[in-house]
Amino acid sequence: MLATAFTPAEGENMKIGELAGVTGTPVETIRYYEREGLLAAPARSEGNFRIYADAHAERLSFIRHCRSLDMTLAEIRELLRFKDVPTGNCGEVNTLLDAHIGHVAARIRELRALEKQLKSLRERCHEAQDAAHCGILNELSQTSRNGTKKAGHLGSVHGNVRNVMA
Amino acid sequence: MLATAFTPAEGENMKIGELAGVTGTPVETIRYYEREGLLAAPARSEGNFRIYADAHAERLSFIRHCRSLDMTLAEIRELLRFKDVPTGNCGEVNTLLDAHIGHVAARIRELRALEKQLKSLRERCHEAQDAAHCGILNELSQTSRNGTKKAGHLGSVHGNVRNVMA
DNA sequence: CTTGACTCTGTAGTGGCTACAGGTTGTCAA
DNA sequence: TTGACAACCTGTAGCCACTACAGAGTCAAG
Repeated sequence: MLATAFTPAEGENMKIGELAGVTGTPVETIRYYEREGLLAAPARSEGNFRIYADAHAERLSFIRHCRSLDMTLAEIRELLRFKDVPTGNCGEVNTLLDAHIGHVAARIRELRALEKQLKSLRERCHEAQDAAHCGILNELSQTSRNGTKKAGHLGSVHGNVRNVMA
Repeated sequence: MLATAFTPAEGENMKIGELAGVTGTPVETIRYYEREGLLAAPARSEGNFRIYADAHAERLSFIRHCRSLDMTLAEIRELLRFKDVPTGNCGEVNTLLDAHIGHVAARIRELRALEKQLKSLRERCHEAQDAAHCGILNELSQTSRNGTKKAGHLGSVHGNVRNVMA
């Protein structure tokens, strides 16, 4: 209380840019989480700016930490639910996490198989020749009936997740 | 020519459903590839149905094979360009493939690090207790400043790619 | 009083499909 | 002949987790 002008970092009354800096989250993403109901709508200043308290920073950190562990927002929503009911039993947290670890392990297995296939494909052409005789292009034209990439809800090698980095 | 009613599978004059069956590709996806310019628009029947020849099936197989290797449509577009110019040099094919192998390897490394983090997190809570004391939830609330998940254009564990399977 | 950094809302785009809605065409049996 | 039904057509919206604007408002410093 009575925090007025100072405390520029991690103070009680942050504007969105400061929260962004403190948590390493783009401003747009914070507003997105609010729209999605992951982060409660904060108080507003006279000029309609969002004013965040430490509790918001904490919750946002939780969310970002989970995201850095590649959990979906749905999974995070679930975890937040458990977090918000402290009397509840955390067995389901374990279950959720185990399931997530399973997803990651499955994706690693898939990617390893993929890597093997790609390397074997690469073996088919070692030097640059004319494309008509390129073993790689010819091999790719074969109608192979191998059912890789079943379902697993895992994600492509090339990514949607750009960078959290900061 | 003079193929009339018979040749139900892999004949010269397929309708979209048959092409879908032959290549294991959903009908909607075939139309999508056409819109995207990956697959040439085929001839049309009197009743405006798409009529495909074997060349289309071959090209679609190529595309699907590449997709099963988790290449992006942009990468596939490039490969098709090389394929369409048979006099061209395939050195760039090698380059593209090497880059793609690099992406996969990088993603595997990332996921292994992720798996390790998740397992260590899981260690924090072995039995179901009340959520307020759950080591996992508490750990996730920590503001850790580790910059996993840089960029790499790799993809989440949970996936956009549903299933190609058939 | 002006500049410029920050904030606001709302909307559109990303990739690679998928899932409709609402219509047309083709095929077969009764 | 009719009537049912599958397969086809176009067009549009939705998925996920953001990202990137446009166009307007707010605020502190010089």
